[in-house]
Amino acid sequence: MVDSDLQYVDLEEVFDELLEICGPTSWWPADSDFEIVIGAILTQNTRWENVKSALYRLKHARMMDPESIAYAGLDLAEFIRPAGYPNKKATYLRAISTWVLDYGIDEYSEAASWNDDRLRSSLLSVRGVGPETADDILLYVFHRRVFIADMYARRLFQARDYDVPKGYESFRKAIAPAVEECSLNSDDFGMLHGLIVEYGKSH
DNA sequence: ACCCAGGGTCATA
DNA sequence: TATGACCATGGG
Repeated sequence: MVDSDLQYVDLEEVFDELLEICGPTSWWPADSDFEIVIGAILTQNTRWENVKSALYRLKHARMMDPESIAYAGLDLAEFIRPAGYPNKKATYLRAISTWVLDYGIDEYSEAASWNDDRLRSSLLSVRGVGPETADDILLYVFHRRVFIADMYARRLFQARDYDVPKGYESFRKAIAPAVEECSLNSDDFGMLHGLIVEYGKSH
C-alpha cells in the first residue's frame, strides 16, 4: 500500500478523535506569556517535570521577567540547572529575553503587528530558537494558526501510514496545505498540540 | 547501567 | 543539504 499524502490530512477529524479519547487539555500551562517563552526554551529535549522545577526556581528568585533574565549573570545557569544544558540554555534565555525587550510579546507590541512569516524568521534569528521553539511561541504567545510538527505528531501520522518526510521543516511544509484548509482556529491548534502530546505519551 | 525527554548549534563534507 | 558530536539533568 502506498502511504497517504499529508496534505490531505483532515486535522479537524484528528482533533475530534483525540479530544474524544483524551478529553480537553490545557496547553500551554503557564502564569504568563513570558513564562511560555522561557518554558519553550527550557523544554528543549527535556522532560516537562524538570522544566517545572527550573521555572519554579526562577519565579522564587523573582527573575521571571525579561529584564532580570536578559541581564542575569552566571547564577542564571544555576537556577535553571534542573532543566539540563544549564550553560547553553542560560545563553539562549538571555538572547530571547533581549528579543522580548526589543520587540515585545503583548498584543500591542511591534512583534504582534508582523505577519506569520516575518515573526517566525525574526524568532529564528535568535540563538537557541529553532523551528519548533519558534512555532511554540507563534502558537501559544502570538496566537497564530500553527501546527507543531514535532516528534509526537510525526509518530502519530506514521502510525496512520502517512508518508512523513524527515526533518521538522519538511514535515511542516508537507502538512501546510492541510493547516491552511481546515477551520481550526489558533486556540484549537493549541489544544491539538496538547492532545497529540498527551496521546503520544500514553501510547 | 542504559535510554531518552515537549531541540538547537556548530563543524564537517 | 545533510549528517554527527555535543550540550546535561532526572526518571524509568
